[in-house]
Amino acid sequence: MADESFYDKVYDVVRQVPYGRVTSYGAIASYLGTKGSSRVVGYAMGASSGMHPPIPAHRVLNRNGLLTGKRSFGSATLMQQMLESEGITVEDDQVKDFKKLFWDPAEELGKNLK
DNA sequence: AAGCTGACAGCAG
DNA sequence: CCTGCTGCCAGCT
Repeated sequence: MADESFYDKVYDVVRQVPYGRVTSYGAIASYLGTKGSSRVVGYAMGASSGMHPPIPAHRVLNRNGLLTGKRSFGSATLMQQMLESEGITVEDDQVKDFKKLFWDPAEELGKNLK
């Protein structure tokens, strides 16, 4: 591996996010080793839009559990409905029980992959 | 090759 | 307590 660009790594992690589960940019960035590049993680998501393998970017939220990237989906309501469709409660563009639904790649993938 | 942009995060005022 | 600015890393023009 390692032939993939930083973006691909992000896509890989996001694609492994289980159904009805969410993660944050900092978690992914930290897992990739680029903790300070939380912006790059989110930027990768924006590039995932229109990609062949659909990236569940709607499961990626910010540190606050807020649907920050909803504008990149084209429709703010779309992202929220997608999350609700997975059983996630969203209110005021913020995920309820975010901490409970939080999916840590460093923990899930870390014990399985590495 | 250099500079700018960008779906965040953390610190300062 | 809330608002604003800078810092980070990688990709794109």
